[in-house]
Amino acid sequence: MKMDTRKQQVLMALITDFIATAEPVGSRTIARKYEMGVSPATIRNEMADLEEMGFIEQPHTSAGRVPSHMGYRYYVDFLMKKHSLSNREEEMIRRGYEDKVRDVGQVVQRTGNLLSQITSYAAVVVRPRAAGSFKHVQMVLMNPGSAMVVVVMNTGAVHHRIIEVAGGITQSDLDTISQVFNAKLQGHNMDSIKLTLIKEIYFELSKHRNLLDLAMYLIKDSFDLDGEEKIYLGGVFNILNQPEFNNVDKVKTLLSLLEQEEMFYSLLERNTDPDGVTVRIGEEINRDEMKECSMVTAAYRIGDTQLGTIGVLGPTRMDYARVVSIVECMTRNLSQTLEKMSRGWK
Amino acid sequence: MKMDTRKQQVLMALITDFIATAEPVGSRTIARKYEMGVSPATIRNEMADLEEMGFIEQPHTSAGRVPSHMGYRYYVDFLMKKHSLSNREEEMIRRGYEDKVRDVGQVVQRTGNLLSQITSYAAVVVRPRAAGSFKHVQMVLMNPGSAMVVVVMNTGAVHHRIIEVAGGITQSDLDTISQVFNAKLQGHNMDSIKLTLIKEIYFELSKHRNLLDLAMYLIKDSFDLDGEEKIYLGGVFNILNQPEFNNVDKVKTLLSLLEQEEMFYSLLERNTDPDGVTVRIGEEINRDEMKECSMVTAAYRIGDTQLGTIGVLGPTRMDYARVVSIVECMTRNLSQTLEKMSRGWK
DNA sequence: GTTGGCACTCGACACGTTAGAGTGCTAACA
DNA sequence: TGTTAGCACTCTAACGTGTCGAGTGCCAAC
Repeated sequence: MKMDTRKQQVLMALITDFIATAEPVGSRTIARKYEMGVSPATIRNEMADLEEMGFIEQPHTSAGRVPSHMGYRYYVDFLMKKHSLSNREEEMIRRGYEDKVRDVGQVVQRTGNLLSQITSYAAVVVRPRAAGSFKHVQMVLMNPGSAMVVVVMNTGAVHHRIIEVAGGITQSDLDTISQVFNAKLQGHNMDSIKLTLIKEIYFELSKHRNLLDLAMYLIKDSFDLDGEEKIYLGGVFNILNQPEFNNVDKVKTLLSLLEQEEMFYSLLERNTDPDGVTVRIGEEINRDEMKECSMVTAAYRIGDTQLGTIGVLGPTRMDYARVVSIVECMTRNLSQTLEKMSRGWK
Repeated sequence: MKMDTRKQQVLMALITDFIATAEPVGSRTIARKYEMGVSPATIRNEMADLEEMGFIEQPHTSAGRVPSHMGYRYYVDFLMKKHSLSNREEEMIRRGYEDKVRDVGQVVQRTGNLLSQITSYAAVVVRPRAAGSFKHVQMVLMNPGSAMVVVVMNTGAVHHRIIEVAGGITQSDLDTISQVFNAKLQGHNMDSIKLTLIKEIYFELSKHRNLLDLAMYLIKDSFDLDGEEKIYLGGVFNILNQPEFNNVDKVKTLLSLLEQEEMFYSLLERNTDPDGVTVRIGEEINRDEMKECSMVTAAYRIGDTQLGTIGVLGPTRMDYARVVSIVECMTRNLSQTLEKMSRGWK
């Protein structure tokens, strides 16, 4: 069977209506409300075809039809019309970035709040991992045997951790290492540090044999900031307003899943599309507990460096057209703001 | 009417049973299950008295009785027996602190996870605010006109923020200020910095007139870290397992409340009891949305400095005896661990 | 290819009935 | 005077029944 224009129209009408009402849609509703110019009986025939093709399904015999995941996918890929943001929405976004900000983390978090408020779904934001380039390192001896390492990145991110050091190490030893590191590493990103610069540092510190071990350890361990991603989740309660979550069990499984931060890394990592918005529908998320949810995600960046991902999590019945536009717009705004913040920090 | 021993026994039995079953408790259940040695009819008389006194109430005419907030309060204050932790629980707590840790924030967060796992309720943890004493400051010029200020505290906490500086300020200017600050401020806490040391710094920097403004601004603004508390919430979905939350509306109001972090500051601030555990029941939280919840909280500290608060949030029908013991035990362990971490960092 | 008509299915809802749990009261008992 | 058994009463939860309406599939007619 082939998809023709009228089938597309019917599918479009059905999905639009279902997104708005959350109720199974019957043939008469489509015929009447969407002015198809044909009778309900004709629509019924088309719907039977669409069902056979797998785009819609019937919850039970005497109910209307509901889009299947495949139906949503077809809608997102081919039917969906671009939604332009209302003035109110534009205004909200613009004002969200007006306030003065202290650091990158704050901007990103505020983005999450805004995103969940505007869309009325949950927002997921992955904060910058160890992206950007090295700006400064400072080591502070906390007590004999342990020191605080603080690394400042050009993105404005600050990482810190406590490490053990040999008992004999003094603050001035730490200063020596810091100086060498700051001189050699500034402007390099973490990957190139590991590969090319170790030899130079080795040479530089050769007159301080006792510090070499510590310096190498630092590069190997403390600068390995991969574990530092931070997930921010906002507006989860929004999602509970959706009628598909009026069942406590569903809420429970969803929430217990959302508390496992690690899950999101694998989920969002697969967001390979380097620019543009990715839509993942129901089963495509590959998580049984989320087969009734969809995610709309996009990456944000400073210049060419991808910093992290923002996204919206809602029921499969979400208003894709609107959400995609909003995510697009917010990613643009966020990237711009970050760029503005970082201009010159290189 | 006066509270006598048998009334206490009845109240005790009723609360114990209600905590276990979440069902209104009838006279027969108490007489039979708790071997009171009297008939249900007698229990009925006692229950009528207890109701008149306000300790228990009846959801509807032909149901058993349920503890009132006043009843819980009496139970917590006078009746509750100390619950000793099972080996399994002790073991879990002990092992939670075994792993090596990188910084204070991590320990505190892990405590929250553990707390919610063991109790099966939600855990609330307020991370250290600007407690402890000043250890080190470092300023990094990010670009002409803006600088990163990083402050390290003796508690192992690291605060950072970006500030605007005059265009002419160079990295070596920043280093000058840092040096003065580090020399003068080390070991002082934030409060005494504001009061006593400004003059000394003023004097010290008088030969660098151009830096004075910046230095004063730093003290006034960047060291004012009050906004830096961080709430950690864990195991919220646990609370949904409680039968009192099998209603989606209740879940929604609770969740939307929990997303407002600010609320917790005022809630936990009033935890005036400097050591020991505070129990706040239902309406005592002073939040209409939480009148069916109770909180068990306690402060944790390094030495004499109170750093923050940990707590458990559950339904009023929570197992107070058990939760109080667990919170007590975890606070002790947490304080010890932090103390161990910080030994010598002064 | 389109349409109207008709029989059929199924869930939602309202209603009445029943079973069971628990109470309050009263009268008898120690 | 405190305790107990018995009894009538109340209320909820659960179940079964009947009705209504929405929606379908199919068929014959246009």
